[in-house]
This record gives sequence, structure tokens and C-alpha cells, in this order.
Amino acid sequence: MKRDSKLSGILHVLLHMAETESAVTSELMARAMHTNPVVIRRILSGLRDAGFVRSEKGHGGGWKIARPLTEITLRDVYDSLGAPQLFSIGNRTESPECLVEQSVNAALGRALEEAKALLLDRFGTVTLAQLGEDFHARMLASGKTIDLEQSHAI
Amino acid sequence: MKRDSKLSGILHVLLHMAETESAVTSELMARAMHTNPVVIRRILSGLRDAGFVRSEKGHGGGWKIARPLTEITLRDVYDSLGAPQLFSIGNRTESPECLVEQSVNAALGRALEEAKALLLDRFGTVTLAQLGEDFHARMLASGKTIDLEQSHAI
DNA sequence: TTTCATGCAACAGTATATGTTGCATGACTT
DNA sequence: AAGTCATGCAACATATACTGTTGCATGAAA
Repeated sequence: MKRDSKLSGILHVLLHMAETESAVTSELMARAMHTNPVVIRRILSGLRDAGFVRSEKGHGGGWKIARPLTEITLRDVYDSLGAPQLFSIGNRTESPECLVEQSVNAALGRALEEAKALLLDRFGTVTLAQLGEDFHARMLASGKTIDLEQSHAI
Repeated sequence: MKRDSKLSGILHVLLHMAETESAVTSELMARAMHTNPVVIRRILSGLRDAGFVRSEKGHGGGWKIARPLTEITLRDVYDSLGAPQLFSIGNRTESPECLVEQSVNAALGRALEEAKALLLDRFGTVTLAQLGEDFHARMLASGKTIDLEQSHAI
């Protein structure tokens, strides 16, 4: 399975949005991320529906974060994406007749459930504000500067 | 991403092998699992190299488990498969220039590492013998019988 | 009215897991 | 020795899901 990078991508985009007051267009974000504007809009649409960001059309339009960064957790973002599959391994058959396969599914399922619970719990404890602080610390340490376009140049 | 069911499949096959003394051919296992013999050989090849099963060619040939079921854990089986990817979510870019993306990767990476450690730890505590016991308990409870071919009939 | 931006649907590209075919190799049977 | 049965392996085909692209409609600002 190709690895799903929507969560990684959307967090990246959100933190960049957090660094500026004005609205950011999907076109600008797409250039920065080396991808397509439609991809940006697609991954942001769930967050808009959930009220975490707002989008405006027309001149001066674009995207803005609609809630304090301290009130948005990675879990919120993950859920807004539609809570995509976490694991790339899974059961061969979900409702098997075979009793052997039922035993296998049960054992694997328990372990996967525990790991999922842990992961989502961790997501719930990390806010965008924390990620922003971490970013600023890295910026200080490296002496680099903020520039949505420059910082992503090859 | 299509979900990887090799671990699920190989455990299924191993438990069936455990139910009989004689060698089991990949052709028989494939019929039981509604798949292709080559697929069975492919997922078993790693376990053979690791010494958990043995294969014999020719008349009366096939596959046998080479170690006590109490000494084979799900972790062993997982490792023998080549320790495939566990998660279907991942970073957009593994070694990003962008400091924002570095922060995102670090946060996601920590959570994923913890979940991975928990999952592999659980795998390490479950043996094929335990799965076999669970299967026998289910068989008693249901009144069904063991038959590699019958138990998988549609 | 023009320009700019999002919204959305449909389609193309790509990566990975699984399935299939063909042939070589080796072991047992007759 | 010849025939049969089974694995070993490489190459190719298929299926699925993530990502990228195009086209057009909608709405807001200049």
C-alpha cells in the first residue's frame, strides 16, 4: 500500500498558515509543498467542515485558521481527515467461517486495537501550538528565517 | 493502499499445518485459502529460511512445522516475513529541508514509534501454541470439526 | 465586467499487494 | 531409467488506493 501522507501534509500546511495573519491561497501552499492546489483544498475541506479553518473566495481570499492553536490537537486533525486507516497490515478476511482464521483475527485484532488506542491517545495530547513552538525552537537553533516560498526551495 | 494480509494469511496456514502430522502441500493450502499455491510458497519462504518450517520436494513432500509451537511467537513470524510496514500513514518527506516539516515528522514519528513498540511487544507475547488453544476452544464451543478442505468450503 | 480564489467531479498516474504462468530442480514411485 | 509430484523462482498480470491533473461552476473583490 502506498503510504498515506495526508496527516503529515495537512499539519505542514496548518503550521505555515499559523505563521501569517493574512489568508493563504491553496495555490501558494501548493507551490511550497510541490504539489497541486486541488490536493491542498481536498485535504483542508474536512477541517473546514469541522470549523478548524475557514476559506474565502475571490480577491484576497484563501485559508485562515479559525481557532486558537492551543485548541487543535493532532487527533482533531486526524478525525477531520475522516480518521483514515492507521495500519497497513490487516486480516485476510473480516468475517471468516474458518475457526482458525477467527482465532488469528482475534489475536491480531487485540494487538492492533491496543496500538491504535495508544496512538490516538498520543495524537490527542499534541496541539498545533506545541508543534509551532517546536518549529520556532528549530528556527532559532538553525538561524534560518520564515518564508513560505524560500524555505521550500530545492 | 491495499492492506497487507501476509501475516494474517501465514498464521492461518501455520495453524492448519499444526493440526496434522504429515506434510501439507502448498496446493492443498491454496485450495483451502482460496488462493494460489505460489502465494503460499512465497509467504512461507521466509519462515523456511528462518528455520521455523521445512519444505520437501517430490512424492510425499510439502511443508511441516520444524519447531515446537510454544517456541514460535507472532513476532517471529512477523520478522520472518521481512518485518513489513505496520502503518499506512507516514511522513510526506523523510528528510525535509523545511523546519516546519521537521517538527511535524518528529511529532508523528514519536507517536508512531511508541505504537510500533507496543504492537511488536504484544506480538512477542503470543505463541502459535496459544492461538492453537484458542482455536480448539472455539471448536469445542461450536461443535464443528477439523477438516482443512471442508472448513473452508463456501 | 474582469480577475481571482474556492468547490467539486471526473479522469490519469503511480505504487504496492496479490494472483498467475512457465519452467527448472529434486525426490519418490514404478 | 522414466514418469509423477512437489517446491523454487522469475516474470508478468491484475486490483486497489493514494496522489496528481484538468475542466468548469460559483462567488467575491477590484
